[in-house]
Amino acid sequence: MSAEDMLRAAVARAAVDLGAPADFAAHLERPRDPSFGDWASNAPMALAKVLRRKPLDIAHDLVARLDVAAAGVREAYVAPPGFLNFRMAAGAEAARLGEVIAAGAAYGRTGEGQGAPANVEFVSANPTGPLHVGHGRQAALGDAVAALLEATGWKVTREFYYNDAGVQIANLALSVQARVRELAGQPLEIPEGGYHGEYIRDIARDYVAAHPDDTHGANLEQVRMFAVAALRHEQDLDLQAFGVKFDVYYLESSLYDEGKVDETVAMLQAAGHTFEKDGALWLRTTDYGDDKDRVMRKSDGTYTYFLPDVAYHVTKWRRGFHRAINVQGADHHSTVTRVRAGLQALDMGIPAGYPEYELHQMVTVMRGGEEVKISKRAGSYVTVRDLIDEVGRDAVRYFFLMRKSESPLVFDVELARSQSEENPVYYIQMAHARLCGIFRVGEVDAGTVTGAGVDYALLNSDDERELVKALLGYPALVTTAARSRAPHLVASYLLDTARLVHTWYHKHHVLGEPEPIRAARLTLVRAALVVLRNGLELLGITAPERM
RNA sequence: GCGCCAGUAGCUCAGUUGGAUAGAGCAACAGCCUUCUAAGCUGUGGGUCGGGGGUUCGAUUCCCUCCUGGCGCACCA
Repeated sequence: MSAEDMLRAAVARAAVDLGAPADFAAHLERPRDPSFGDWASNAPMALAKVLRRKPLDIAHDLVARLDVAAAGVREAYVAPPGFLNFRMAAGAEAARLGEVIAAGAAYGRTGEGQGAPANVEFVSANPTGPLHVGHGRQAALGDAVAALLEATGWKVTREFYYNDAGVQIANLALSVQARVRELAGQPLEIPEGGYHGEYIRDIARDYVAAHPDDTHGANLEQVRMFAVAALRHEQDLDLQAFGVKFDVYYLESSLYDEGKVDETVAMLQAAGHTFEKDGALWLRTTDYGDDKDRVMRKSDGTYTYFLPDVAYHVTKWRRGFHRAINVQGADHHSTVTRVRAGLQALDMGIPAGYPEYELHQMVTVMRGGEEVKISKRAGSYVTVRDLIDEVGRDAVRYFFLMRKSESPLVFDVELARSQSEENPVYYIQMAHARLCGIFRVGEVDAGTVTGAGVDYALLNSDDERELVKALLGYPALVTTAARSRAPHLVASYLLDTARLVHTWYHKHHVLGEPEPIRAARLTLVRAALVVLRNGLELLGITAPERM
C-alpha cells in the first residue's frame, strides 16, 4: 500500500469515527501551492453538511484523531476554510523512486483495460488525394489515443477505413480519365465535383505509361483501380514518414463485395425500423434521437454513405471489439447520431454509446502570415509530408497533440520552423538529453542505478521534492489522459516536468558530489529519464540521448 | 432557425471527479556561462476566467439564459 493510500485510508477512518458514513471516501490532492503541504484533503468541508458542523471544527477533530506517521507524514495541520494539509517526512516520497526505476518502460502502465480488445479508427481518408494537415492532426491524435489505451491495459487495433467506393471515387476516376484524355490531346473536361490537383495529372501520366493500350482512358474501371492504388500508396508513404502504423486497413468496397451492406439492409428491415417513401428506403433514425429520418437506399438504387458505415460498425462489433473509438474531424459530427441510431435499430444488443467518438476541430495552416486555403478540388494543399519535411516529425507530432482536440488548431508553418529552437518539444527532449549527459560524462552505467541503499532524505530541496512529486504523479496522469482520451494532458505534463528538470539541473550537480548525495541524485535522474521517455513514447516522439 | 465545439494575461493555450492567492509558453523588461549541454536558468510586470442569473460552505469547472466565433444541418462523404 502506498503512502498515499495509507493517508487516504487514515483520513477516512478518522472521519468515520466522527460519524461519517462507513463508505466515506476521502479525497486527496496535490495542493497547487507547496506552502499548503505535500498532500491536502477537503474532507472537513465535504463532511460539514452530513455532520452539521463547521468545517474548521471537524478539521481539528480529524487532526487530533489521525495517526499518519506510518504513512510518512511529518506534520498534519488545519488550514482555513477547512483543509487538512500534510507535510511528508524528508525522503518519504523520494523513497518510491526505486519503484519507478524497477518498473522502467512499464512505469505508468496499468491493467485497467484487462486486455480487452479495443478498436481505434483514425485517418480513414478517402483515397482521393494525399494526406493533408487535418489528417496529420488525426494521425497524431489517433496514434496517441491508441498508445494511451495500450498503456492502460487494452489490446488495441489501429484501423484505417478506406472509403474506396461511392461517388467520391467515381469522381476521382473521371478526373484522372479527363487528364488522360488531355494527355492524348483532347480538351480538358474535369467533371462537376472532380479533382483538380496536380497529383491527378501525375497519376494520369503514370496510368498511360502502365497501360499503353489505353491512352484515352477508355477503361474507366481500370483507371479507377489504378488511381485508388496509386493514392493508397501515396498515403502509405505519408503515414510512414509520420511513423504511424496501422494493424488493419478495412476497405469499404469489401462490405459490398461480401454482401454485408445488403445483409445490413435486410436486418434493418427485419427489425422493422425502415419505411419506403418517394422511391427511397428510409431508416427511422428519429426513434433513436436523430432530428429527422435518413435515406438508406436512394431512389436510384444506390446506398447513401451512412449504410455502409453501419455495416462497417457491425463488423467491428462482430470482430470482438466491444469498445470502438472513432477519431474524426468535427465536421463529421452529424454522422455520430446516425451511425449509432443505425446500430440501435438492428436490435442486436450493441450499447447506445457505441462507437465512441473523439472529434477534433479543424486545422488552419498559416504561411507567410496568411491562411492557406485547403481545397482538394482546387488543388491548394499542405500535405503531412510537406510539414514533416519542414519542421520534423517530432515537432509536428507535438504541435498536433499539445492542444485538446476540441480546440481549433492554427499551424503556422514558418513559425514552427523559425521558432524551432524554442519549440516546446525540443525543451522536453533537451531535458532528457541533459540527464543522459550526466551518465555519459560520468561514465556511469545507468543499469547499476537502482536506488538500493540510497538515503532518500538527501533529496530534500524544494526543487527535488517538486520533481519527485511530478514523477510519482505520472501513473495517475496516464490514467486520466487515457480515460478522457486526451493526449494533450501528456504533452502538458511533459512540459511541466521538463521545466522542473531544467530548474533542478541548473541548481544541483551530481558528478563530483559526495557519494551519498551523488547516489541519491543519480537515482532521481534515472527515474526522471524513465518518466520522460515513457511520456514521449506515448506521444510518438523520440527521446534523444544527446542533441 | 436547430445541433455540436469554443470564448481564460498583449499572442497561443493549460487548468486532472467543484477547492485555498487562476497557471505555462511566447512576446516585453532586468540579470546569469572556469564546474554534468546557455536548445538552459533566475527575477519583474501583466486577468471583470465573454455578460447575466442559479445550485453550493466554495464555481474557470455544474445548470439556465444571452452575446461572439468555428463547424455541421443532402436521396455528398
